[in-house]
Amino acid sequence: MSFMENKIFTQQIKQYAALLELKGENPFKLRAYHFAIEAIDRLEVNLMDLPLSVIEKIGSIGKAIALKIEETKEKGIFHQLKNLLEEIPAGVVEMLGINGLGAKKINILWKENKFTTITQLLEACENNTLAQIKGFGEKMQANIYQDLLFKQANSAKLFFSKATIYQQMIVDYLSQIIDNELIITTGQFRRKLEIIDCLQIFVAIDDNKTKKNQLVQHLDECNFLIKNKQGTGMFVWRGELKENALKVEIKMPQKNRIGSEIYLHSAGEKHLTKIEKNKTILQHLTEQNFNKESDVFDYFKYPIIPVEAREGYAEWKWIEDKKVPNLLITNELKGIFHAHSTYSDGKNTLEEMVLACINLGYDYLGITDHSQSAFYANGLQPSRIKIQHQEIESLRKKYPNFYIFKGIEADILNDGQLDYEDDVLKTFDFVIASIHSNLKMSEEKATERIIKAIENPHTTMLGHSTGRVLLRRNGYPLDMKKVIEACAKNNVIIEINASPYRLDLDWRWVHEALEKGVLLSINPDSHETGTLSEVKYGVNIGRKGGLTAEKTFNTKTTEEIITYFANKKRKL
DNA sequence: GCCGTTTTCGGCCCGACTGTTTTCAGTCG
Repeated sequence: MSFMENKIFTQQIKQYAALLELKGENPFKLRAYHFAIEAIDRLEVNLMDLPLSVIEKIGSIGKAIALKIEETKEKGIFHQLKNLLEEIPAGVVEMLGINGLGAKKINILWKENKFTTITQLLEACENNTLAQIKGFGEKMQANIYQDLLFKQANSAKLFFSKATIYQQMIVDYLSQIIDNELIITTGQFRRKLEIIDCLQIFVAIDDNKTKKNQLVQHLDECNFLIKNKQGTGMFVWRGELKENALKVEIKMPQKNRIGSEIYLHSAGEKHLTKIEKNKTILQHLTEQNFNKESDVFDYFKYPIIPVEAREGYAEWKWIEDKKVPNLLITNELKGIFHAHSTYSDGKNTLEEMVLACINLGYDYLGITDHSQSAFYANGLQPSRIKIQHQEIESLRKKYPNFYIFKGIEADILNDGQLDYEDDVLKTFDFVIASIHSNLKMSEEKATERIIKAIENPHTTMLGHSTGRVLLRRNGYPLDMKKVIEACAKNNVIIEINASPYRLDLDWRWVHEALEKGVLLSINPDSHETGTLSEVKYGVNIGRKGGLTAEKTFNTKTTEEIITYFANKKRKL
């Protein structure tokens, strides 16, 4: 685990590297800074406690960076960074985050065309002047505009994992004056959606006016919230987080209909628009007052549906059967597939990853480093695969109660082929096929490409199917129905990539995959030991689509998995 | 800027795509 306190140094070095990039500094120098950041991230000690003489001996950190760290300790910032921050406008630095814009292009905008803010860039796209600038064109303008709009639309949204921190902060703050049991988080957060744009919390304080006033005053005075005066009323306090403008709603409904309100704010639109007795659920609950959520289930004669699954996908069948299956829980996972080590772009060694899995109580790890065409990630050449396999075999002996599966995350090339010959692919116990390059494809081409990979007899699992990165880029368009059908037909497991930044397969397709009989695997795609526990976010996604332990590949025992892989290989 | 030397300077990952340009630079994964 890295030390949180070291973040101040890595943040500054990262910022400095970005500024140097804009200055056109030697790319190898920039890489040196990034290696230093990775080295600091790996440290298990606080840099504050180390003297200069020790810091400069750390691998990837030399005299120059060690001195910058020392100066930061003393003055809070090193002078080279301070100078550049005065020279380069913040808006220009921000442009580095825009897809399609690199240092060279940004310099044309800044130096030759006096662009210093994102707003100016947006306006230039809107009035078609960006395309007139030498080095830019119609297509580039369109791409930049699209990316700017995408970022604007996502600016006040958070990943579920990040929203958790703020949800807890608000609940803690409310509990200073309200009994904990009366505070109920609802909305997107309670449904465990992948992206949160509003944190909604109910406070069940009856109709006690004094208490309400006290609560409103408490919220008004909160130092991490900003009140929205227009939005705030009798039954709701509205505002946003100071830090990132995420919307916050604190609801104080009438006691006699708090059950109706909680239900209404704990289900997706598709669920609420379902017709029951000639009216939508939404209409029923708007008219009927229930003071307990469970009364709503009684009224509709529904079994209790777990909140995550109130989305209008999997639950209707359960209602019909009057029985809800036991949805998957994190404790039922017996092992991990899809993790990287220092053989490719992971931060921890293979043995460290193994030990971390053992410590978390898992029985096996399916290690999957990157394949050879992932140059940027130090992908494995066949010769290095052999070395890794030897290490796996010796680790199997060293840890006899744990099992390591030999896997690979093989790149799906442009034409749908995997990037090794068959005689290399057959040396793995299993193969995850993923797309990492050439992400701009038509739906037709992307679907064809991915189905060809699914049909490859070596493919065991499909990795992050759409390639999306939440809040950063959409995935390539896919005919997911066809993809799921191809997986069913070819006995290919679909991964739910549990990284909170991906969560791909999207939960809206989980139910469909289960219907078609496809197995799903909750995979952390870990690049370090610290993110193995992110499988819990993948479990949330599975539950939203009705996933049970039975349909989850990595709830199987080691022996069952060995048999499964052996059977798959028999068909080669 | 770091590293590792055949020790103080040369190498550090690279291939493909994209969109501009008019033969290739810039960006990305």
